[in-house]
Amino acid sequence: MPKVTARTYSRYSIEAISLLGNLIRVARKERMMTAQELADRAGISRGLLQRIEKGDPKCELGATFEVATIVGVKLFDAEATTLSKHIRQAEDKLALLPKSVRKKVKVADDDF
Amino acid sequence: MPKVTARTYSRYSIEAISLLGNLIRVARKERMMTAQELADRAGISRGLLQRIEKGDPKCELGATFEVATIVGVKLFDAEATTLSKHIRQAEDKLALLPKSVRKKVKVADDDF
DNA sequence: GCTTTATGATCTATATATAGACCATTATTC
DNA sequence: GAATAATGGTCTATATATAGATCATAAAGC
Repeated sequence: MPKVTARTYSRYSIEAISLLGNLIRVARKERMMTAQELADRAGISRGLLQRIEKGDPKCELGATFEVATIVGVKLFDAEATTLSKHIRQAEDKLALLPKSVRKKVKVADDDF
Repeated sequence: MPKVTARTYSRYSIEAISLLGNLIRVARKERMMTAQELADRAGISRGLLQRIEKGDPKCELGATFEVATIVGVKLFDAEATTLSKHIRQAEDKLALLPKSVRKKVKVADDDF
């Protein structure tokens, strides 16, 4: 039998994904779009859109964000104009951090 | 030759995904975690984490959110406590909307 | 400087997500 | 109530993401 390693998700992740799906569905209906229309505009199949709206974690990140963008659901509630600024900020922050994280050579008990 | 239908993404989606990846990387380093450690905790391979941090749209939604959650990058900048409330709000909103979106039977020019 | 380890990148086999078709059900409009 | 369209679900073939190994490079700590 093939090795089946089912992936697990934290409650927060599941809820966040579920919320995202619900927001997309609400936004779609508010804009009076059918599932087929939205799927077409996003360049995905209707079945995939259904899974996204249902909150299936096993969807493509890009497809999900694309759909969200089309119906106007903003992640980070940041406008497009401020998004690149945030990216630059993150990059600047990253530049100040060490290139690689060096672990202490093991000091008996690490946690608690 | 096999049919290759490369998927396209809007600028906003690409930037949002890129930002998410950068935020994850920054958060990981601030917490002094190696890529291997974070990957292990998330139950994914180091290679996948690399792609997530790099902003590859072709990653699993669940894996990405899981990683973000672990390092404390909040989606929707909503706390876990308020998340379920938001979900309920979305569900309530959804209940008020029509179950299916019926399109007008076509009235010559639809847009503008 | 040297040593060690984190990172970046590439490759392959396998598991799996996706498109697309189909059908059943439900909901809307008349 | 009838007609029509949207939605939800299932199934299959195919494209593709992922795990895991490997190697090279770079960076941190001494």
